[in-house]
Amino acid sequence: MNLQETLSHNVKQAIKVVFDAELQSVEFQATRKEFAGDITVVVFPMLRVVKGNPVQIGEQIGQYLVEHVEEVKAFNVVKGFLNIEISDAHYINFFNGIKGQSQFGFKTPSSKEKAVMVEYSSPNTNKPLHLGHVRNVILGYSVSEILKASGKNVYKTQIINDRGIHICKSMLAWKRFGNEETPQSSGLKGDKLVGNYYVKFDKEYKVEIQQLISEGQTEEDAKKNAPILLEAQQMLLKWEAGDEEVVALWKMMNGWVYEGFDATYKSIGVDFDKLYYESQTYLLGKEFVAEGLKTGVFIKKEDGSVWCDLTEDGLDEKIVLRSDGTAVYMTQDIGTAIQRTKDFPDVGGMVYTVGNEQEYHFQVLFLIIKKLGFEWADNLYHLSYGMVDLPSGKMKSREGTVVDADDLVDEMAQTAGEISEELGKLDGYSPEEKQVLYKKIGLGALKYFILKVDPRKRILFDPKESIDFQGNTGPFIQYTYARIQSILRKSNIEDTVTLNNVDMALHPKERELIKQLELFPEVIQNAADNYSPALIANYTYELVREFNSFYQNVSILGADTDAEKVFRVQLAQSVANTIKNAFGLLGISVPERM
RNA sequence: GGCCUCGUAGUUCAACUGGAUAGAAUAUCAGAUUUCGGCUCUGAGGGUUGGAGGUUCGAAUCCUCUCGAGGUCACCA
Repeated sequence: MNLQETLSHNVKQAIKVVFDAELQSVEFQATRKEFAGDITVVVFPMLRVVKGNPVQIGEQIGQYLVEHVEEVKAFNVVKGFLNIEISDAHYINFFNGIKGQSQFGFKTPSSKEKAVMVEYSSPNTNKPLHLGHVRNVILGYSVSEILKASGKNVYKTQIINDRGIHICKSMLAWKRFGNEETPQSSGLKGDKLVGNYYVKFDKEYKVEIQQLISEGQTEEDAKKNAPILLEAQQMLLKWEAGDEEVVALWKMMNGWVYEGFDATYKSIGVDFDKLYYESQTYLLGKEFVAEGLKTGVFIKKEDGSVWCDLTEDGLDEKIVLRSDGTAVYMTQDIGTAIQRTKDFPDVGGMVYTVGNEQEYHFQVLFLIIKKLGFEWADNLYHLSYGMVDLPSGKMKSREGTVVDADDLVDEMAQTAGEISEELGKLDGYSPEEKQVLYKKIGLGALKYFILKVDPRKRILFDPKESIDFQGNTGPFIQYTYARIQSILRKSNIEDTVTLNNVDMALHPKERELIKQLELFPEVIQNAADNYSPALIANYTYELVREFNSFYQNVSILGADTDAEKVFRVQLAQSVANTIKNAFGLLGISVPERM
């Protein structure tokens, strides 16, 4: 039983013994700095069960706790708040218990519990990844790690949108203008190369539209009749018919893109356990649409299109199959979801990390899956995040304001390098080691910047001003970690040494630090329940602030006694380890020096 | 227009899901090192939580209205 559970149990006991009443739950919060105490029980909610003056009730509970709970040293009541002081012995015991644990706060995944599949990143294969994907990927990866740490088995996955008119556009432009250019011949990254042809298509398309308009067509007609567009549509039909030449081209160009994506994912530091391709799941979706037609979940209209009527659920009618029988996005999403539960029978739920412009889509998708009779439909969650805006507004590919993912990571590393050259302690590092480090810091800055904000909120990203390295930032936390490592290198103390130190009096800063450590398991759980890396980020920042304050006030290596010195070194070690673990949950690595 | 988010110091974000005098960072100003990494620490100023009502012991949080920003309502993805 941890401290809070012990207290909760005893507060309930107190209510039972003193007032002969049953209390369902006890509300705790951290005691505010201006009052004495470590943890606070809020008395007000108890008034529903126990009639009386909140101050008196608080006093009586406090008295009971002091008498019955070893860890409770003293208490005071301010208005309806019972502030409890905890003994140093408790904190020392607690710390002795965790200091050797490399994974303190993490639960090991239980095989009894159903696994979760987390989808993040759902790129189209016609252009490179950009800033928006970066938020998606960083967020999804972190949530996966947090869910794992909270005791769930997790499969990380990706859905690759590898078919459709957009790919055909790139393919056609390459055929027309490409002169057999390949990533090898040009030295371009595959996804960049394919993206260039998508842009070329759009340029040519515009030229043709102008041409048709000058020949007397309306703009609307011209957009429909441009020869290059018609040809792309032909190509799509050929693809669906399995035309060998088109399929071969499609495979080749998609292959280039995957190589490019892999490089970007690797650079950002994320990975996947399983990949899904829409070209392989849309057929299963169609099967289940046919199935749903039989069972009456869907209805067929006169023109042959198939719909799901959701008006009784307060939504609209939604199309699941076109009149020509081809699949829409919804069709393949149904297929993909079902395919996943077939491939991984232990999966009991899924998390979709997708931007908030698709909230309605997922609302409908989950409802349809439920109507199809899958009980896991209740465990589907759309992890919806806000858009990333630039100072100029939305990113628009046509206006060339898209921030490329690779460029962004490079720029962050470069900025980190410039700052480190000035301030770093990197004597003896080779140029290669320095590059690795700069990347670590640059990525840390970027990931932290994105993750510390509640996913739902939109982010304003200013590439020019880049990202701060001071204050509540990734590098600030990395710096604190590196500084602790420096102390540990000098200390020569084994972290396994145990002391009989239970009678020791704690310095207030030591207390605060241990208190902060004690919160970590609860924070992980909370972050998992809320799918919120921001809670981990904010916790880590608080921990680091406490440490820096401790560091400033208390000498670690210059402690008065050996026992104190060992204790403080071990405390610093635990803090460093927790920083490392917490940052691991955010997908950020920490440096030994910087 | 219907539905869904969001609105908090100049700026970027918090607020333990209804709890105490709304906290940090940044910027500004004033301080701290015979000490283990000063990318540090301590302090000051800065707020009618967009606005108006309501619910109750208690509201940034819940309800109603209103203003503002964004999203979504395709045989697109």
